[in-house]
Amino acid sequence: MRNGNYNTRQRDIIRNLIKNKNSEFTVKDVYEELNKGIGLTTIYREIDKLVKNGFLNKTIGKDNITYYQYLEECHNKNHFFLKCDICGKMEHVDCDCINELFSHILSEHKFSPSHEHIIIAGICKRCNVEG
Amino acid sequence: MRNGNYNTRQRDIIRNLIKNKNSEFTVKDVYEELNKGIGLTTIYREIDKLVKNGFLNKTIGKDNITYYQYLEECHNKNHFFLKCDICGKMEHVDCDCINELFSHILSEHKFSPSHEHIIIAGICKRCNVEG
DNA sequence: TTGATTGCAAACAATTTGCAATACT
DNA sequence: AGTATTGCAAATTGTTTGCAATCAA
Repeated sequence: MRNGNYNTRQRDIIRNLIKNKNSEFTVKDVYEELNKGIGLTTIYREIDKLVKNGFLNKTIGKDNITYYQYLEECHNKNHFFLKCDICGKMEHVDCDCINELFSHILSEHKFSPSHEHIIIAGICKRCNVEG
Repeated sequence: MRNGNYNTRQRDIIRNLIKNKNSEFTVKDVYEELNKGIGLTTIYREIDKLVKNGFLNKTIGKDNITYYQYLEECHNKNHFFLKCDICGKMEHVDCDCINELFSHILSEHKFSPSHEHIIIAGICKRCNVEG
């Protein structure tokens, strides 16, 4: 993750926390995991930046709660995520199957799919067995 | 679209309006398009139901505005949407290419993708030419 | 020293809730 | 008649803004 302009203590702490998350979280989660040691406003501002720079995906649930998900940097064209609806975790996948679909959509449906942060939802191996 | 419990004037009006939308909208949009003739609370409640029943997709922008998108009922397994990032419109597609990808993901990656309301973002034919 | 960042308190905006009136079946 | 829905006003919650103090380069 590249930094903004200045390297501050707060920014480092927030980014480190977020970088290690492998499932969805809220602003409040971050605030509380830091024991309210960093101002809420600062967290909002930092998360906003990360969303704008594409490091975080922002979604809203039916419960009207805003969730964020960390997306590692990944420049491969054939990269995508598999997000489990049950445990919330995301798997990274590098596989040409996504490119095949996208080329098909481009040539047959004349639509140019965006390659950034493709997230496919469903149920992961583990949850499928356990559930 | 199936109804809730009672068939009221307000419910009909709201559902009819939404059913004819082919791009994203906000609660406010609906309220204003109805010339504030129906209470905001009622609109919130009705939209909530539609989200819960899967008729509407709810998203949140980087601008922190909540948008809704109408999703027609569609029971084909090979159905998906192409959503244009520029004009906001959604195209319906029925094509087996999505099934091929999903079978591949299931067999090769042991992940069971959800078939409901698959939305692929990108740029549509028209915007690609004009832009 | 210059410009960015922080965090409090206050402002703001979106959404939800209580409740009495009304409409539906 | 009995239950669901409506919509206002009020409450609540999440998010943003102004600003003075602090920090990074």
